[in-house]
Amino acid sequence: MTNTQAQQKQSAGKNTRTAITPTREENFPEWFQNVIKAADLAENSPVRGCMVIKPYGYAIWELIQRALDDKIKDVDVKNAYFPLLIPLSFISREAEHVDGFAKECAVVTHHRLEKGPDGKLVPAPDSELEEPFVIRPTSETIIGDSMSKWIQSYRDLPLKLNQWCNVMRWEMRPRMFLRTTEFLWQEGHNAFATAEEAHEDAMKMLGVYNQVYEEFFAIGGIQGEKTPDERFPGAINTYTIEAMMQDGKSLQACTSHDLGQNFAKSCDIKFQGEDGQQHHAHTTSWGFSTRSVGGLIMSHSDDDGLILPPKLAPYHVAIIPIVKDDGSAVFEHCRQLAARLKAQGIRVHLDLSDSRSSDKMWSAIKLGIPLRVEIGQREMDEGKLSYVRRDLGKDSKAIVTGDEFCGTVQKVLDQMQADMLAKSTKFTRDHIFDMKSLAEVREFFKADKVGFARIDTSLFGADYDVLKKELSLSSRCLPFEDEGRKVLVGKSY
RNA sequence: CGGGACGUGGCGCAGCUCGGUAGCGCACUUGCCUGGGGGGCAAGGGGUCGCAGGUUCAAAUCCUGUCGUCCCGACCA
Repeated sequence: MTNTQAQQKQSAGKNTRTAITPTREENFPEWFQNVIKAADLAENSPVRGCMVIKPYGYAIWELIQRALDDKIKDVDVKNAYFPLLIPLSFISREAEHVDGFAKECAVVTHHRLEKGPDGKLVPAPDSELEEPFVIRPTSETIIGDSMSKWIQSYRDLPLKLNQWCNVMRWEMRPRMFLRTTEFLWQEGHNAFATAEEAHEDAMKMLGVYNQVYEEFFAIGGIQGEKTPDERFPGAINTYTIEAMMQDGKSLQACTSHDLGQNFAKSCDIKFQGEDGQQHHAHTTSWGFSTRSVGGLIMSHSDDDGLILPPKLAPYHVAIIPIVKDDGSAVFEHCRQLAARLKAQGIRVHLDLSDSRSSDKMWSAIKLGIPLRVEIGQREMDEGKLSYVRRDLGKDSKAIVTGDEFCGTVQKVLDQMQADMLAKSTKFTRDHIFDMKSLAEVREFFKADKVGFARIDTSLFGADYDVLKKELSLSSRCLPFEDEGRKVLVGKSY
């Protein structure tokens, strides 16, 4: 927070005070940082560009992993694990790949430390590695190496592998979740006998990602193909989901690449076909990272902090006893309610701490817990409780019986999940503007308007490149729905 | 990597121009009153001012260097 709470009170007044300052309107990037802090998701670490993902933030990631991992396994991909370190020579195998990655890799050059002249530990000169290793920025090359050994015959195909791991990319400008030096992700690597199968697979995996975004993240992004200048180095095609954040900027939410035979050739992934001849395989790779958590935050949260879609919420319901003096009876009542909800598969956060009730409420709000239940003595006596939906705020407060709540809670959560997706999708669609000329695009972004411009791909050319540079825009994607005739242009993270 | 801003108790900041050994709000502790969208009163605990040098009788304040953070840009498989 930039202001003290006292100042906030003065300037904002009690009724309009927000839990997060600045607001989205005032300063979106800073708001984003403060939502993360207020929800206790992550914090900076002593290592530049790296973050500590705190338990609550990691719990969200675990829910994401579970959802995505299930879907990946549903399409017959198997999980495996490959080394963190990749021989330098592997990275240089694929020419375009080298250009794309080499510069921003962390390199391991020694294998032992010793005390230097001043007593500090230094890499021992005689422990220098003959061939340095890079810390994986992505694993096409080392997985390709294994594939080349595992694949002999067309009967070994398709070979579909996935790994959950960390990678490092020495980015210039790190930002929490969105672009950290080290990040967590899954990377899938599939190999096929034919170009058609590989192409279909790249599309299929993008579809899997889209399902996860819609069903779990409640984010309705735009699926499409990357323009050649935005492609993964070494890919013949890159597919993406571009998600629009509340400030109108785009987040490349995941990618799925059709690598053609480029990596198969450089990694020597060959098989003997039914025709008895040797052929190079056709491969794909597809990745989904902790960046998605940044997208989750920027899509849904408001000026009071995080708002989580129920399916990715570590807690579905926060139960807050409202007590004075001896609250033991209400506490016990709340415990029973919590147990009952848990038995129904609801994830419950029961706040029996001795904080003041108003603090408990704000805490639940900032954590983005979808439903907040409040129970006081009076309600307990009447067998009732009140609850509020986080996305709708205090005006949505409803008072129902405990039985009714338990009977409908799943429906309420499902409704909230659906409403959030509808809202996200509508926001995105409402902020895509068809434009006929580059002049129109220039005017739009010069006026700091929010959203994407959708223009005809016939406008591509030198003028388009100048415009992009001038206003720091980029081609986000060629939406599938426009069948390659249109491109979305916008600012991005 | 270029431009800008910033690093002072857990958090947010003031003090620095005119050097004299640290202050405020929140949080925290204790007590009492309160208790359904951030309550009140009172008494307390906690920091040597990012780090390293330099100038000086004296440095949070001046100088040099360095590390880190944030924003904008470049970059971003």
